[in-house]
Amino acid sequence: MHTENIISCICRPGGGRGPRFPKLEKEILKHRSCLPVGLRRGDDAMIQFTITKNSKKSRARLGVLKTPHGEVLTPSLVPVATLATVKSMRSDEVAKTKTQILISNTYHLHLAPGEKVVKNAGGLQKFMNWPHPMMTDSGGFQVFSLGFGRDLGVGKILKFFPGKIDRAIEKGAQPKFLKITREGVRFRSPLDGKELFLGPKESIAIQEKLGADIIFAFDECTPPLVTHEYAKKSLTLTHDWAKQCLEAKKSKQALFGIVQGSHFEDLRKESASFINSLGFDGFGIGGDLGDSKVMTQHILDWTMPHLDPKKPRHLLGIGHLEDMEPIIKCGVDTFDCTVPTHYARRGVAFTNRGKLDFRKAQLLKDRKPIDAECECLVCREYQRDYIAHLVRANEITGGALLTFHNLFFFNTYVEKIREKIERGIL
RNA sequence: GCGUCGGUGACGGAGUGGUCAAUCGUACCAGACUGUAAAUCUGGCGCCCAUUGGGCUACGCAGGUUCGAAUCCUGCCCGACGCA
Repeated sequence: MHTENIISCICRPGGGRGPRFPKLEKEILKHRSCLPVGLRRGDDAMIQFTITKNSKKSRARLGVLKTPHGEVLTPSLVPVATLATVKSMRSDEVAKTKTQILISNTYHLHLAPGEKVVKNAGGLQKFMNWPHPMMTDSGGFQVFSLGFGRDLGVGKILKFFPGKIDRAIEKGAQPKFLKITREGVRFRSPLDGKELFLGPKESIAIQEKLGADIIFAFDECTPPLVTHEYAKKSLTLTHDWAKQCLEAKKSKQALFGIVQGSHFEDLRKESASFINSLGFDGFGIGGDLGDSKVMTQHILDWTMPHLDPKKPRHLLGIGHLEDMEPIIKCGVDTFDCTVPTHYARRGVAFTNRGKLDFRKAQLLKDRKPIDAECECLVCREYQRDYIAHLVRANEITGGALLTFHNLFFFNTYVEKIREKIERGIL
C-alpha cells in the first residue's frame, strides 16, 4: 500500500469521502521518515517509472523513467560524471550526445569540492549546468576499487588471475588501505592519504546534499575471488546498511537498494529477495559479476525474478557494446559504464566496424570520418587524420572529440536496441 | 690563431678503467582498461638467431696504453664560450 494512501485512510476515513483532518495529515507527512521502513515505499519519491512494453522474447522492457529533471527512455546508458563532469566535456556538449542521464560519485565529490559547495550551488544539476536527470553512486564501489581491487589489481569481472586460488579473499580479510566495519568504511585516499569515513548514514547525508534525482544505498561492492563465506558475511553488512539507508533518508530523492551476493547463486537470490522486500524505489545490481560474460548473465538470471518488475533496475558498472543486448534481455533498465568516456581519453573510438585506436600512426593519413555511418557532430565535421594528430600530440581536444563520438555512438546503439524491443525482435 | 669546456643510442641527458648494449626522461611500437586513484598503467625499444641463452657491431674519427677502454694517452674533425 502506498504511503499517501495510508495517510489518506487515517486522515480521510471512508475512502476519502469522510471528514478531513488536514492538520493531522500535514503532521504525519512531516514525519514520514519515521514510518517503518516497510511502509515507507517508493511513491514518496519524485520519480515515476512506467513500463511501456514488455518483450515477449525476453525479459527486456521499454519504459519511461520520470524524474524532477525530465524523462529517461529506458533501457538507457548512464554515462559517468564522477566529479560532476563527463571528463573533457562541457555539460551542454554532453546534452548533444543523446545522453539522457548522468551518474556522479559520492566519495569523490565529498573529497572535492565537498557536498556543501554543491549544495550551495543549488545541487548537482545547477552546479554542473546539467538540467537533466542525475544519479549519484553511494561510494560503495570505492570500497572495492580502493580496497581489494587496488590490492589485487583486478576489476569487477575477473578475466585471468594467476594463482587465483591462493589469493582467494577469506572471511575476515581486510583490504590494505581501508577498514570495513559494521558501521561503515574508513577510507584512506590514495591521492593524499586523507581519511574519510563513509557508512550508510554518511553516504545518504552526502547524497541528499548533492541532490541527484536518484541516489544509491551504501554497499560493499565485493571483489571477485571472494569465498562464499566472505560474500555471505559481506551480504549481511550490505543488507544491514540498506535498511539504515532507508531509515536515514529524509529527502524525496529516489533511493535504489543494491543487490549483492558475488557470483553465488544462493546469495544473489537471497539478496534480491531481501532488498526487494525493503521498499526501495528501484534497484541496483552490483558487486563482482563473475569471471565471464556468461557468468554475468547467470547472475542476472538469478536476480531479476526476485525484483519487483514495476520498479527500475540499474546494473552498476557494465556496458561494453557487446554487453548491452544481453543485459537488456535480462531485464536491465539502466546501466552506467565508464567505457565510452574512458576509452575515448585513451584514444580509442568505437565504430560499427570495431574499435579504432587513434594512437596508430597510420590514421594520420586517413581522411575519413571516425565512422561513416555515425551521424554525430564529430563524424560529420572532423576526419581521422586530425583526431589522430590531436591524440598523438596529447591535446585534450582529441579526448574531447572522441568522448563526444563514443557517447553518441553508445547512446545510438542503445536507441537501436529500444527500437528492436519496440518492433518485437528482441 | 690561442685558450677553456664539450662531442654517448631518434632526441634530451647519466655514466668517467672491468658488474655497460650502456641509469633515466621524451619520442616511437605493442597491449590492457566495464558503479573512473585513470589525458592512466604494463611491456618492447642497436643488429642477428634463441626457451633460459648466445653471437655481432657500438659511446665524433684514427691510432695507442692495458689482461680489459664509452671511460686513460696522442693526433685529427666538429660545436659552444672566452681572448686575439
